[in-house]
Amino acid sequence: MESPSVEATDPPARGPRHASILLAATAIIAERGYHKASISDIIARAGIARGTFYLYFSNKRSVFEEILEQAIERLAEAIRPIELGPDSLPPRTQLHANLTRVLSLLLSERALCSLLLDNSLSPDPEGQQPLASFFTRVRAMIRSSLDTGIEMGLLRPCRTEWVAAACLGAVRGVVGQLLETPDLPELGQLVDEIIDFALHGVIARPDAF
Amino acid sequence: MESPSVEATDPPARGPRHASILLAATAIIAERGYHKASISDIIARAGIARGTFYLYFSNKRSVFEEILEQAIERLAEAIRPIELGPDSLPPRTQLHANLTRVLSLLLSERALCSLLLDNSLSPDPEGQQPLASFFTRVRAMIRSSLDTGIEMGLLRPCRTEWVAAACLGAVRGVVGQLLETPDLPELGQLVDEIIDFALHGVIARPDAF
Amino acid sequence: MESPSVEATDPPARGPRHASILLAATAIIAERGYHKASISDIIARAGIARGTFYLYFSNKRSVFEEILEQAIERLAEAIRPIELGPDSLPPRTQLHANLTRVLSLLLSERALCSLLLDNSLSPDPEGQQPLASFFTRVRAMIRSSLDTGIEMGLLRPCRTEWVAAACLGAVRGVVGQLLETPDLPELGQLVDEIIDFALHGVIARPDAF
Amino acid sequence: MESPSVEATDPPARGPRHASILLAATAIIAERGYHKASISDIIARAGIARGTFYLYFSNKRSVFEEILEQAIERLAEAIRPIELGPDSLPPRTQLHANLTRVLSLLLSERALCSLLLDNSLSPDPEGQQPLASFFTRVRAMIRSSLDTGIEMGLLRPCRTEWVAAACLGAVRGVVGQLLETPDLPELGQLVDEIIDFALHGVIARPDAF
DNA sequence: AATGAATGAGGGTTCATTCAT
DNA sequence: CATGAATGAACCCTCATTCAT
Repeated sequence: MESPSVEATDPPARGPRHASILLAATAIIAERGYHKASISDIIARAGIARGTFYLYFSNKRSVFEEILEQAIERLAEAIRPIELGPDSLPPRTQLHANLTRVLSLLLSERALCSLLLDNSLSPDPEGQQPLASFFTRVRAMIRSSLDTGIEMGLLRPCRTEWVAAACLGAVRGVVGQLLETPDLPELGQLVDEIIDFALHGVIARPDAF
Repeated sequence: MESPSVEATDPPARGPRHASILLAATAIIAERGYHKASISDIIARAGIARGTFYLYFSNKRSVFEEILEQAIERLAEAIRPIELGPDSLPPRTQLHANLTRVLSLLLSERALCSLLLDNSLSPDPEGQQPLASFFTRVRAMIRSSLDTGIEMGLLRPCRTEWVAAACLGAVRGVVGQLLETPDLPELGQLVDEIIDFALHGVIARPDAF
Repeated sequence: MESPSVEATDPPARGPRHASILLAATAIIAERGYHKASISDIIARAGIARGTFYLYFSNKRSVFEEILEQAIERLAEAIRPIELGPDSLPPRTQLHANLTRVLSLLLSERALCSLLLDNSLSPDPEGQQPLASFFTRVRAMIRSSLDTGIEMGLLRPCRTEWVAAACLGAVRGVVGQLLETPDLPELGQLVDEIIDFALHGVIARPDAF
Repeated sequence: MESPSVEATDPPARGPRHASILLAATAIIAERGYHKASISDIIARAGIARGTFYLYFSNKRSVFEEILEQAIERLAEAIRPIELGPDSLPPRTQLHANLTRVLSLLLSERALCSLLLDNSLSPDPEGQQPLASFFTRVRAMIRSSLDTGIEMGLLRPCRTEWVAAACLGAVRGVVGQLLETPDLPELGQLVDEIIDFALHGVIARPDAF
């Protein structure tokens, strides 16, 4: 006997329509940017009537919040904490897997990227910014990994709050650039390059410079 | 060529009014954010009439584009190519000076930042994106520096088109984070940390990992 | 005549559903006022589906019209013509009974009042106004009573079409005021006061003034 | 030198437009009722563009509030307290003048009447009801007059809070009836009839009944 | 009979832009 | 040059009504 209220949500309902609106909205944001995406655009793309939109979402903001939450959730699933136990894979391997998952997710859905890379998302100052808080969370994860690495003597001491921001930024920078080119590179190489950069920097020998 | 005048601008002309509008618009952006800045806000702040605005700017976008261009120009001035001649300062010193200039400029004017970090400024696909092209330019500068460094054996060989993007991204990441906190850090340390990260990465010894 | 059925109503039929919708609508009016009462409110209260509503009523107006008609009917039942036969109760007693019935009906159901006192119920000029015609009927009854009273020498001659309107208005005025206060007065006193006013006016002695 | 800010009002401005919108809105209310009067109706009638409306009124409610306030003000001017000094005109004469002013004002502008007689005005429960409070004020004036009259022995003792409501209602009743007929009666007679009713009631002799 | 997802006209409001003065 | 009243397209949202199931 299946309970009919396994996943009862708010007034709006789920269903294929719900998904198609989400899809349409994501596409619209990708091509027009968040602030210019209008309900009219979305319903035109989804092929539904005006009122139907409000059957599934209580207002404009909530669609975008849901898209964002979905994206964040998928992204969060792709990022797994680095384990340092004796039976764990080497840290670099774990890091590589993480980055590969993240990048392949991002590059497979450009619309999603334009959402995640758009710093101007925060619709209103009054609303909290789920995107910003997501990045803060990721930054905190990176920082904590750095702190652990330093404690273990694997990494050099540094101001981890800044370096974590730099690491995250480096990834975003690369993703941002890739979005500008039509064809995608071989992901393994790219990830190696990013990791090498983050681990060793660009210098040739420690005493150069 | 018809007019001998130095610089043909928008339909309208230059003058003190032009500057005061630009100033007002910048202030409004700083206060209310780019997307909520309205013509009404700007003219109220500038103390001019509605129509006067359109005497100096052909539309709303053009004000922000001009502000952006100004910002880019100042930023571009702050970035000077690394010279590697025998009489030049050490590269790291030059890099340090560059980054310090850039960061102090950005952090001193948050309004400017919100424009620079906002990817969605020019949402019209038809219009060119001065911001994107600026970043492309900076990335190219970094890449060219990296290429030179590699040629000279100072830097290790790497895919410079990606590493350049990572370097730029790292800086943006740090700036982005600093904007979220009210108080600013000591700039010298911050810049050193960024440079150390970019040069040496985070690893403790070359053979660690 | 085609159908032998007792009463052809709206397209739909009668039944327990019909009554429960009427009940729900009355309750909603009482709670939220006529103009804010929505179909959604009503069906939620009645516990029926949206479409079901239109099985019993052709549109929103018709529910309220039916409620109004019911109210008018009950009100009409409460008003009985004054009999002046030798075996009848004294006119004042009959009048007193009438007014008491009317007021106790009105005051016991405020929802009903808000419909009855709201002149703007049927805003469509094309539709007849059952409320207005009801009041016209009541006014005619009062006037006819006045005429009879004058003929019999009980009442002073006057322009009965105006005085009837004044009498009816006086009652509505009192009801309207009572609706603004939460607690109800003793009805017998109130009715006496109204009757005294209508019969004797406010003057102390006939020759005062 | 005329000060340019003799009558600076809120954001919206005065002027012929302001008045014409007010006029249009009044007409629309008169013919469609308050709740069905839409901005579209009003601007169509006023012959202005949508945006122009909001140049003069901050929202829909404010137009109606202003209309109501104007009406109330004019009505309030028509009602003057009854003076009972030795040099004053006889009370009945003063009363007659008051009623004549009120009725001639009301009957000369039917649109105004439909506003004043519509009990359903109160646009929102949250907003205060200027109309209701006006009538409360008038009722208080009448009551105070009644109290004075009773003290002086001119009027018979009675529950003045109810009788005042009845008096006011009587007038509203007569006005309401007159609105249903196209042609207006001779005002002097009408007023006399109302006053006679309020003073002496309808009874023939004190001891009748 | 009963349902409820879908509809779309219409609501109030905003704001970049124009143009007669 | 400067003005600011006027514009109207576009915005988000509501809700009475319909119809395939």
